Amino acid sequence: MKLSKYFVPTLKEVPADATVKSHILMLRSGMIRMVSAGIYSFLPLGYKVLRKVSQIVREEMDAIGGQEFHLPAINPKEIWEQTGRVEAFGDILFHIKNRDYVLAPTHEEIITFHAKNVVKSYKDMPQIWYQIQTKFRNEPRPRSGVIRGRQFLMKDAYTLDVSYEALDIAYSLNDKAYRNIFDRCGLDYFVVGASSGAMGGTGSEEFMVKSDAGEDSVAHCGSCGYAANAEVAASKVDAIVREKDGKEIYDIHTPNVRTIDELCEFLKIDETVCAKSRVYINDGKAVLVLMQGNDDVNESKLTKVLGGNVRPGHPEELLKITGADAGSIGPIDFKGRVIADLKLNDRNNLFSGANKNNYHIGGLDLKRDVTKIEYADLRIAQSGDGCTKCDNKLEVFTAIELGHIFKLGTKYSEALGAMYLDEKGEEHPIVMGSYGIGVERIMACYIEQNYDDKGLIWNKALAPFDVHLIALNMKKDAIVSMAEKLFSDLQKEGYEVLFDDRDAAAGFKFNDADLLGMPIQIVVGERKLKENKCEVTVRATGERFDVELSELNSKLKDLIDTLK
RNA sequence: CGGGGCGUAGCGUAGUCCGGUUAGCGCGCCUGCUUUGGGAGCAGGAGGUCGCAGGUUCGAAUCCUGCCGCCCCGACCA
Repeated sequence: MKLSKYFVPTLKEVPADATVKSHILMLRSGMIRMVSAGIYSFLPLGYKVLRKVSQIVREEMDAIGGQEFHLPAINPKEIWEQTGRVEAFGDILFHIKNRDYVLAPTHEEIITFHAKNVVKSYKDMPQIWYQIQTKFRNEPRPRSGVIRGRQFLMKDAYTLDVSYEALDIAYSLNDKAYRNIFDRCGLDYFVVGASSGAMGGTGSEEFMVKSDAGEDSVAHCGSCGYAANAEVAASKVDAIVREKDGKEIYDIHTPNVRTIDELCEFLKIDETVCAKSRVYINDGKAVLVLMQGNDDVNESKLTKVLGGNVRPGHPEELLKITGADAGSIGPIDFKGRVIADLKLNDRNNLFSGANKNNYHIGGLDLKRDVTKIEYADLRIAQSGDGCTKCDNKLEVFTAIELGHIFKLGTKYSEALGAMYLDEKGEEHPIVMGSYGIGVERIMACYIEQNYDDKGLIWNKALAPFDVHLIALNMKKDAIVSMAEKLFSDLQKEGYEVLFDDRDAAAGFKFNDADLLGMPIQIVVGERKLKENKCEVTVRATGERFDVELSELNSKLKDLIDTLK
């Protein structure tokens, strides 16, 4: 492809609306343009990458016996009502105004609809059906460029099986395919064993990429690979033992001290000797939760411990229940359950609220002063906490969810009546699995992990072109004809070549080449051409070689073989 | 949906507080000449409903009201 004729509108300046790296670079490299919030056009160069990603996905899905479908994006609303998902999706589901259709945000319904009509016997299974298509979700807040859009390309696969045992096999096939896909794309990812979500299943895993642009907070152990959503992650913390000399409780006047930070500042103490109080309402009853210092309450852990409905108390409730506002609440004389995080287990000489505004207490001994106290692991895991599976430390960071696989079970087959007959002629619902990958997210995540201050750095698998050929001076016939020759020769060798044949200054072309980030750059300039040489640069490492034109082919082969 | 920010030429922006020339600058674009190994130089040129609508005023990019759009934080995320 000749760059002079290729629509690649690169930008020198960073568009004001983009803040995350992948978004900035996709815009600057002329791969995408925004049309509306969360809605992007892929321009030729960007679409080329997207097709490369899709093809890898397609090959790996085919390799496990997947069959590709092309399904409608507009679905009858009725079928979505039958599974209760019009209500479940709520505002996220796009509705068509002038007919009873919805824009499909996923395709369980349609797949089940087809299965119902044709998969009637145990002999018809297993099946792995997939599609790579645009999905629509009315996201309340699209963000981070292509990472959370209202319209996005998704690979969705669905498996149909006769039993949960068979589903396990299908699930592990898809798991393997996912690992192959992300490996081939060159992504540094990890797998989170997620809680069986609200989708109602028996198992699920999320494939994640560490990124500041991510929306999920994940605790990960680099040593044993344990990974979990920080909301549910288990972690070990070093126990703090009681101090030998226990003090008696004493009141401290603390005017206008509301936060732990302010308390520590006011009393010149460390937050580890503070017991922070949070009041929750559990099925109508007040529960006081004590955390050390500024540890945050993990509400899903708390819910698990308490059972029933759990919500934070409103400010008015707090005052009524404790006699104080948030910031001065404490465990002494609290009427209701008191449950403390394990980090506070049997501690003494703690500081806490006095249940009296503008007062705190010191010398608190949980063992002595709060007799009915209970203990549980309630804190949100933090970087540096110990891994519960091995002896190393957990790291907590944000991550992007690239893919999600889960065992659906029979929720949809039962709702839509997709039944089959077994060997004995008995009828059962089809057992399903569902497996999604955000295709643009693969692209964005790759970029998040592979760029430098000059621009993109593509690997072989995803690069839109293998080679970026630069003719330095298009006014010199010798350069032009040699570059043209290389352009044609390299393509005959099977390389995809982007030829910068524009009549532009050298620096301009170099910078565009670095921005676009093809793995190999070949420069044809007057200086080297005199010696029958050209210059070959490896984008990723910046290594530069002068290569005899006659040896270009073999050198290029060797070089490309060594690249990722 | 709550909080914050922004909206001026294709892109990046100044001007807005304190109303008053022809709305300025950089990049990009067009023409010509020069230039061609790290985002070229000179000369000339095109391009603006100052987000939209209303209001105040002799006069509005600037003040007021309403709306729309975009970004960020939060909530949300089968």
